[in-house]
Amino acid sequence: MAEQTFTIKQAAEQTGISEDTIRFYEKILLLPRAERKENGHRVYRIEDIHRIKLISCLKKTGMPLEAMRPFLAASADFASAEYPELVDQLRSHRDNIVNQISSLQQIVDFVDIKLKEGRPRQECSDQSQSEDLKEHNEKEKTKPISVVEMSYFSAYTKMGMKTP
Amino acid sequence: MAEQTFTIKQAAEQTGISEDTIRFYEKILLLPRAERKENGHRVYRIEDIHRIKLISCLKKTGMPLEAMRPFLAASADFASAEYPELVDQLRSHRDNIVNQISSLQQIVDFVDIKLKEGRPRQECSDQSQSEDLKEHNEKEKTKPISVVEMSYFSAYTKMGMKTP
DNA sequence: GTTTGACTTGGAGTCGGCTCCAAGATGTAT
DNA sequence: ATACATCTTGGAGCCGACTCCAAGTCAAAC
Repeated sequence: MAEQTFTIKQAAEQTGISEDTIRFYEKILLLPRAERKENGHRVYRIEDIHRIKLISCLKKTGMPLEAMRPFLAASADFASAEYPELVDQLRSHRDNIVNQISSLQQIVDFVDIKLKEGRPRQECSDQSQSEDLKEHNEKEKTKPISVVEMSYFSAYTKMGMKTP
Repeated sequence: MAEQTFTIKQAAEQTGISEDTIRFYEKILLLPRAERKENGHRVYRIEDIHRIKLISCLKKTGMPLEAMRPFLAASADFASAEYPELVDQLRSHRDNIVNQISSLQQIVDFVDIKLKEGRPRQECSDQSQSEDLKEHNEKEKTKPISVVEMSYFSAYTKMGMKTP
């Protein structure tokens, strides 16, 4: 059987990314130029769908489109992942994400506490107030989040109410 | 001893949010109007710093400023967290974040795999391809990310190389 | 007393990421 | 053939979140 292909509409449906946005991604070269049929209509294959889903997934993590290029390169062209620069970028993105996860986890804890009306178990782990270790890294703007920032827990839950 | 206060510059330094941005947050009422000294200069207290840090923290999780209002309400005015609508909002944000975390965790796994040149252990848990359960919820735009989307793992690692 | 520095204000400009539109080509149904 | 749907293109417009600017105030330093 022939390889399954999709219209842009189907691609949009499958990925949850709008047709307009898919075209936009192509325009900015986040997606390779899609093949066209004789009439000029775009044709997508399953790999293209996967690529769009990858973008969607990264997008949901808050990654800016430009930052996705190395990831997409790594997926599309595995060999390129061996170029050290790319590996470094991946690594630092990884670090960012790990930090993001811990921020998110704290927000979840925070919300849970608010929802349950309980108190925080503690103050949340400290990690030194080295906000300004001044090796300002050009490529990465998202500073690691210092867990100390969550001290509003105590700040507010203390003045809260009904501590049982 | 008198309560410690801070200038906007100090607030900016402590929170990592620029002076301009702090003023901007005040302008859009994400922050309450700061008290002024006789000369009109803003004065911040430790609670204000905490609030700004909360915003910073939420921001790092990719939350839009508007979405933060309920969180800030919940921290600032604990009692208001008992209004059901607010609780619902908190709950759905919580859900979003949990989804985000799982997306992020997958990206981390993905990167780790790419970095280690290993294979994925599997396909990542399925969770049904119900992409379009059409109860499109007005308040929440970020669909839960379907882990299936990560199938590009196999798509690409298969065509990869040196499977040992 | 004028220069310096830290601030104030309102408003304009920028940037990323879409989102919408008009004009036009093609395909299929009646 | 005429309508309707589905696509194409380039470009304009929009929104969120800043970021920058000019003009002005005030206080202390020289």
